[in-house]
Amino acid sequence: MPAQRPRGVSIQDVARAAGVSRQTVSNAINAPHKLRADTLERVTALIEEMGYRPDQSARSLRSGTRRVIAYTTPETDPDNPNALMSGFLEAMVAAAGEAGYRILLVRPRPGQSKARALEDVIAARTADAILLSDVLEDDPCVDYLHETGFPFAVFGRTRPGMPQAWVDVDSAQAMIDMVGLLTSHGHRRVAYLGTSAALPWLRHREAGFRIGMRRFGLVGHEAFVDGLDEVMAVTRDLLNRSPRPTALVLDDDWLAPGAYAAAQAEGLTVGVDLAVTGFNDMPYTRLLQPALTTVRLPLRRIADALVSRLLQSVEEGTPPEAGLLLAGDPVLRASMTTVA
Amino acid sequence: MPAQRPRGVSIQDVARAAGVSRQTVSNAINAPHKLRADTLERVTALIEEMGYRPDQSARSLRSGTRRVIAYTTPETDPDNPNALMSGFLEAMVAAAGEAGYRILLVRPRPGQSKARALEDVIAARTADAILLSDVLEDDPCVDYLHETGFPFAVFGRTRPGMPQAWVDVDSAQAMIDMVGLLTSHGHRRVAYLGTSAALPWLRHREAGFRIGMRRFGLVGHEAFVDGLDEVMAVTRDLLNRSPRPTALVLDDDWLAPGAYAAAQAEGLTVGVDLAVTGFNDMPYTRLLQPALTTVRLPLRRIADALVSRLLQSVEEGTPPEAGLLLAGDPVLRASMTTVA
DNA sequence: CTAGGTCCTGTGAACGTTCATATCATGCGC
DNA sequence: GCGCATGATATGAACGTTCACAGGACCTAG
Repeated sequence: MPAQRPRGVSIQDVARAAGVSRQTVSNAINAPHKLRADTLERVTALIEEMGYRPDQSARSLRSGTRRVIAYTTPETDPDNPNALMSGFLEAMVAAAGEAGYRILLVRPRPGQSKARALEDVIAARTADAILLSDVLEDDPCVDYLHETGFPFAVFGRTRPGMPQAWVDVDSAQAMIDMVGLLTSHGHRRVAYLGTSAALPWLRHREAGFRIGMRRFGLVGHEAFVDGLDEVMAVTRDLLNRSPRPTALVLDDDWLAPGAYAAAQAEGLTVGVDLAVTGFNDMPYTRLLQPALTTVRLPLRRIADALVSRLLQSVEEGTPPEAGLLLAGDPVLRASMTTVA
Repeated sequence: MPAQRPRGVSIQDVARAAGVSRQTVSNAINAPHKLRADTLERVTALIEEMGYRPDQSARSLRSGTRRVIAYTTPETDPDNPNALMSGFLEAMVAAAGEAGYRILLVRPRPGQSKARALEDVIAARTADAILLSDVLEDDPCVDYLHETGFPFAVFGRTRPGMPQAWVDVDSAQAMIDMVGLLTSHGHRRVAYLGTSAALPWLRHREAGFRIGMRRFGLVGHEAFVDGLDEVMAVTRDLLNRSPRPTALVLDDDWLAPGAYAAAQAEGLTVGVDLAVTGFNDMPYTRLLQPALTTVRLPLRRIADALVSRLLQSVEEGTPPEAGLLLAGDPVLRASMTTVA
C-alpha cells in the first residue's frame, strides 16, 4: 500500500492565515497589481513564510497550461554518439527555465513509435508544446504534429509544406566560411572527408563546402566514410591524391582523431604540414593535440529562438511564418596552418 | 490573449459513448480485472478509437501521484564537460520510462540555490521523487531532502548520517582491477595522472590505484593536474621519472588526448611502448588512435537501480537501508600493451 | 448627502479525474 | 423461495486551483 504522503500547504491555508480570500492569495501570485500594497506585502510574506507554492497539477487542470515542454530524446547511435545532445539540452533547460518552462524528457516505450509517444503527450495533456530534434526530411512526427495543430518546434528543418517552426544552424554558410578561412590562410588545395549517412545536416555541409570551393576557386577531392573503421584508410588515401591537399575539412568532429592518426601515418603533422577543421565543437575537440579548428554551434541562441517560437505557438496559436537560420561560429585553434 | 485550446476527450465522453459510467471507464484503465470481459473489451475499444488518455493533471491532482522524477541537471564546467551526462540521462529516461515515469529537468533560476529549486519542486508537487547526481560530500541538497523526508536518490554517495539512497560505481575497485589488468599484462612500473579537483569520485579512484599498487607490489609515481593546460608538461615530467613507467593510468578519459600527445613528444608510441588507461568510457575514447583502454560505467544498471530505489521510497515511504556499489567494466582496447 | 465611478476583495463554479461508497444483478446453499 | 455473499457498475464528493462575476469600500463631484 502506498504511503499516504501528507498534502502540503494549500491556498486556503494561506488565505485563512492572512485573513483574506483564496482569490486574493491567487492574485498575489498571478496578478500582484490587483492588490493594495499593504495586502500584497502581508500575503507574500505569509506565502514565503509558509512555503506555499501553487499545486502544479491543480493549476494546470484549471488553467489548461502546464508550463512544460516535452522533448523526445533521439535514440543515440553508439557508433556516432550525439555528444551534442548534452550541450543542447543544457541550453534548452536554461532557456526554457528563464521563460518559466521546464523540459520533460519523453521516450517511446519499447515497440512504440515516436509519433505514438507524441500522441500520448498531447492526449494526456502532459505538455504545452513539443520540441523535436534530429528530424529527417520526411519525419512522420512532423506530419503528425502538423495535422493535430499542436504547438511544436524543431531543431533542424521541416520541409516546405509543413509549419516552418524550426531553428537550425546555417551549416552550408558555415562551411563556406570555413573554406574562406582556409583561403585566407593561404590554402589552395583542400580535401573534404564526409560521413555518408543520409542526414540532411551532413548534406548541407557538403553542399556548403562545394559552393565555397567554387567561390574561392580552390581545388580538391571529396571522400566519404561509412563507419569508424574506414576513417584511417580513406583519409590516408585522400591525403595521397594529387594535388596533395594542405588542408582537410571534416564534416563532423568525430572524424578528427582518426584523421589526426592518418595524417601522422602519412608523415604529416597536423597544425604544421596539414590543417584540419571539424564541425560541431564537441567538448573533446579542445583536448586534441593540436586542438581542433571547428564550427561552434550557437546552442544558447538556438535554444532561445526555439523557446520563443514555442511560446509564440502556444500563446498565439499560430506557428512562425518562416524558419530561422543561425550562423555557426568558426573557432580557430591550433590545427589551422598558414601556407606561404 | 492566449488562444483557447480546445480541451480533448474526457472520461465522461467515453463513458457516454460506451453507455457506462465514468468509474467503469476509469477501471478499464486502472483496474481492468474489475470489469466483465465483454464490458472491458467494448470500453477499451472505444478508448482506443476516441484516442482518450486520462488528463495527467487531473489524475495527479486527485491521486497525488505525478509519475514524474525531477532531475536537477548539474552545471557543466566548460573546462571539464560532463560528457557522461548525456549517456546517464539516456539511461535514466529509458529506465524510468519502463516503470511508467518520466524525467523532468529542473534547473535553479539564476541566483537561486539548487536546494531552493528543489524546495519549489516539492512544494509545487511537481514530481514524486528527486534524482541528484554529482553530489559533494556535504551537499546541502541532500541535507535538505533528508529533512523534508521527500523521496530521492543519488548517483554518487551520501555521507553516513544521511539516507543511504544512493547508487555509485565502485571506482576504487575498478582502479584496483585496472592495476591488476596491467599487472597481468606484465607491467611493473605504473604511473598515475590525476585531476586535483576535490571531487569524491576522483579521490576514490586515487585510493583504488594506491591499494592496487600495494596489493600487486608495483612501483610508480603520481602526479596531478589542475587544468587542461598542464596536462602536457606534467605528463612528460611523469614519463621521465625513474623508474620510467611502462603504463600510465589516468583518473579520467579527458586526460587521454593530452597524455597521448605527451607520450609522442617523449618518443613513445601509445599501444606499443606505453600503455594508457582511462576512466568513464566517454564516447570519444573509441575514436582515439589507439583506442583507449578504460572503465565503462554500467549506466543502464545504475539507472535501473536508481529507479527501483526511487520507487521504493515513493511507494513504501522508506529510503533504502544501504547504498549500492556497482562494478565498472574494464574495456580492453588498443592502448594496452604487453610487457615481456 | 447621494450618485457614480474606481479599486479591491470575496464567492460559487468548474477543470477531469479517482476515492469511497452505494446500488444493482447474479448465483448459491438451505 | 429466501437470505446472503459476491462481483459489476454507478453516484457523489473531493483534490487545489483559477475564472467569472458579485459585492463592498472609498473617493469625488454635484
